[in-house]
Amino acid sequence: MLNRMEMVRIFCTAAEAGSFREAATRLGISPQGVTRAIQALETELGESLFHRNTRQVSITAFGQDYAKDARSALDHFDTLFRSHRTEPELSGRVGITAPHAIGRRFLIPFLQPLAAAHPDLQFDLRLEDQMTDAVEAHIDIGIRVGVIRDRRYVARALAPVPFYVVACPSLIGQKTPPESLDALAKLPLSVLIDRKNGRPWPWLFADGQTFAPRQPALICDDPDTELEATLAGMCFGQIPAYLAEPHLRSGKLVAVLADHAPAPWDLFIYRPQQGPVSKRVRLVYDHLKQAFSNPKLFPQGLGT
Amino acid sequence: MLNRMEMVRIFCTAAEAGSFREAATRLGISPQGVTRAIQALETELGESLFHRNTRQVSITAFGQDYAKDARSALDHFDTLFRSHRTEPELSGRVGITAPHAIGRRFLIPFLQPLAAAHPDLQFDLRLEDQMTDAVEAHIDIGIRVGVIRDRRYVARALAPVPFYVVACPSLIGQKTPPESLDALAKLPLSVLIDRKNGRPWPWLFADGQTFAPRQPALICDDPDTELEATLAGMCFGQIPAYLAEPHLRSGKLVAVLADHAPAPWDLFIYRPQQGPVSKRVRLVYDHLKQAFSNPKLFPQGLGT
DNA sequence: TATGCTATTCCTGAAAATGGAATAAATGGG
DNA sequence: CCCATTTATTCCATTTTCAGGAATAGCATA
Repeated sequence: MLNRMEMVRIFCTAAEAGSFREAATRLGISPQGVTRAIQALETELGESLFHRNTRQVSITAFGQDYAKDARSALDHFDTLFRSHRTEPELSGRVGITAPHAIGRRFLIPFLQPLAAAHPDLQFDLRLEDQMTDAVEAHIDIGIRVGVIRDRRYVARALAPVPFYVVACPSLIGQKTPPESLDALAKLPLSVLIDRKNGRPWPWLFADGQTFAPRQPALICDDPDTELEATLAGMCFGQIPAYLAEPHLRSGKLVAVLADHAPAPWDLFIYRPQQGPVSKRVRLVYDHLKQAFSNPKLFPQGLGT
Repeated sequence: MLNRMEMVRIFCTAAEAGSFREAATRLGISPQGVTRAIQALETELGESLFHRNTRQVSITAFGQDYAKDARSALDHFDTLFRSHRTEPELSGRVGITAPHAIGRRFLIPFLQPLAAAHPDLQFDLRLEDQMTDAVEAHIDIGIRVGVIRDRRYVARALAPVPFYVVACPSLIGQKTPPESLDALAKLPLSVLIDRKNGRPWPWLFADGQTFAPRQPALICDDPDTELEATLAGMCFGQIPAYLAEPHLRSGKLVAVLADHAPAPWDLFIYRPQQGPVSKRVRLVYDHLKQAFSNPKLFPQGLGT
């Protein structure tokens, strides 16, 4: 048996055409198909829709009534595909996730022109420093530093993210600026807690060397707070470029151990791969891609 | 790609269930099917309906909106099959065709009790002495004397229809009652015109013998008029039993040549075979079948 | 850390739909 | 008056599609 949808659709065409042959040509199918569909529908309904003879067909009184309802239901159903497919301009929700530090600094200025150009776009920002999937479930676009392992995301590296060991000039004046990794151990240091597992991130250096401070002067789980502490002269910290850059430029922070710098990480933009990408998401995605890639657009610089 | 109907139906279930697995069990299909349907629908729409990861799904804002419309369209569509299938009591049109002579005499009295019992039944009587298909196109039940050749009808013989050669007593008193077929030629006779081809029906006799009157006293195309003419003493006529019977009984007509009587024809009831038979048509069909078959129900007799 | 569960992809056997050829009957023209 | 043409229909073989089992990936929970 054919599926009900097609049965009804064929019936409606036949009712309008007045002949099975005409209906067949209109639908681009064979006349047998029309016969079959109508027969199936009649069996399903327990009522005849057409009176027939070998030469012509003529719609039943019942069929005429039925055609009205069928046409209406069919139209209703088709709007599910038509009116929803045509997006009436770019509008709707776009869920974006990013680490707090990046989101606060860059997302708003980057998105502002887009919001002005497309007032019906609704941005839903979920600033999280970790990739928690429960939250990401409502995410259309994500920004992360590091590697996107999940292959169900399509990810793209936008910019390198160097890490600097920094402190404020006054602290450096008090202590001896370190020349080697060993010298670090004697200085007040900060460590960042990985929210995922509650463990401290090790400091990273060239050639894959890592260093775990024994007695850190500061432990916290927020990079921005870590930055504040270094600015306040509390400690030395290993800070990503996008946080340190403006302060290095203004002289509020000074970088040390530059020749032990680790290989920079990457800033990634990503989005769920499965399913199609709507116009509005594509728009925001491309815009952010360009904004984060183009050094001229970074008011405060982002590495390199 | 699946058909749209199923796609939307599966999506609605998934939206309500909140999990593809649950949706699959509710629908009695496999989880793969749910995945496939949702993916197809998303491709069709150009929008994601669910945010997913390997472990769970979560409906999109767009998906939530869409589910409302989809559910509504689905319900609308399903009423096409539900509300139309359940016949709210026996009601609606029943098209019946019969020869004039039979229709006038029997159909109304036979149908009267049915009309009283089912006030919503609408009888559409089309009295025609020939099987013209253009008219029959709107016929649910037919009554005919003779053979139903068309195999797309299901026909059933109800009663034999003998033919009598009759005249009124006064005419028989004037002329010599015929003892053989040859004697007929000298008498005033009537012939009936076959409306189908405009030709006279030959008189029929035993062993397949036929007789075509050369100079008929009356030519007409209506059996009832032919009967009137014989009652008025205008001519001898070969009249079917259901017309002649009451007058034979009352003595207004007398039968002759009884030993040359042809094999009786049959009274048939028939209905279109294709498509299902609705309850109301079945009811009327069965009722008429019984009414025409049961001799006790014939107030005026119908042969044998 | 290990186990279980869920979504997903791939693949193969099974089911269904599709259209060609043939049949039946009615219409229209020579 | 008969024959060719047209239309609905049935039968059948081919092709397409569908459906679920097995396997994979990744998240969640104990």
